[in-house]
Amino acid sequence: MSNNDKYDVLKLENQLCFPLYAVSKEIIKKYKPFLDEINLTYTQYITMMVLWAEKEIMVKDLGTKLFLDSGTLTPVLNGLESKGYVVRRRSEKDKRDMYAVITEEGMAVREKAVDIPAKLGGCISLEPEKAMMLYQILHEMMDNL
Amino acid sequence: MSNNDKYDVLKLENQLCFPLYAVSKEIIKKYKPFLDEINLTYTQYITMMVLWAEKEIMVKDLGTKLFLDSGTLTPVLNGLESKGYVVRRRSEKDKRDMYAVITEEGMAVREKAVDIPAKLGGCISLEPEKAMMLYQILHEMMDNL
DNA sequence: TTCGAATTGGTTGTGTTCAATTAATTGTGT
DNA sequence: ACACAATTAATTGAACACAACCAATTCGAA
Repeated sequence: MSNNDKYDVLKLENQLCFPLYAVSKEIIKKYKPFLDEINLTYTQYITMMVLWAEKEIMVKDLGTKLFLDSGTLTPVLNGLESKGYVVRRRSEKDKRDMYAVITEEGMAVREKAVDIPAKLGGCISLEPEKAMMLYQILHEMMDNL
Repeated sequence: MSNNDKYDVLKLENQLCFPLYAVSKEIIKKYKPFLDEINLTYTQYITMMVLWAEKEIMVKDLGTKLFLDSGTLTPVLNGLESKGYVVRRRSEKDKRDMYAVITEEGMAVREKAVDIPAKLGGCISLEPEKAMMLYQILHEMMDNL
């Protein structure tokens, strides 16, 4: 049989987090050529996904949805604002609240982004049942974290 | 039925990459308090995992195993070298090749790290069959990327 | 042999990502 | 009304992460 010792738990091939981390990064790399075409980074892209759906959202709620804090979101929104895709507006009711609001130009980008998911699917070979299983397990983990 | 349109593919909840990215980050955050105790970052930790097993490895091969390039690995190895856990040595045969070699002090850290996987398991509630399924799917994806 | 391509690690620049702190504002208890 | 806690975004600092480029070295074909 294979010899094993108490240090086996520290082997890279026995980790669950490492493949999660590696696969995540590699897939994001595959997005790059497609996102370059529409001049968005991956972080800007997932931010736009929320804005395409919500039109307007508080920065705090954006952070909750994306698992990002203001230290990440502030520069991302600066970038999107400088492109003219988003404007920020402070709430009148509560001046602490900052809203990100998508512009017409920002909505227009969705037309150019709509083909990206299909293009990316072509880069990743994964049987549908496995993709579904992966999706379900990851969402269960997200809910528990 | 639910109303849906061609933009549904751009919704955050229909993505496979996003939960991968989010769960990966959240788990790495859970490592932080345990890694702080032994004064390692996550990137240094996975680098040490390879070195604990291999003792000595070319920087190029380290990058292949960890899915990292020299732009990331060079500062990580600088940090580990300044802690005294690693030394670097150029190959005599081919002076382009750089080897990272673990020190006695580096090997000694393994004793303090050996409890971390179990501690982290306690932070993540995932049934064993799902963990196994996730492991298998991710490794299949790593092989295909 | 010699010149050009390929390999390897380092460097630089941009963009995250998070922890910790700060400033402004609002809520709460007395 | 007033002190104090809580909330929200922004800022700062450290560590990634990758693309693009560079210097040194080795390889390989004519």
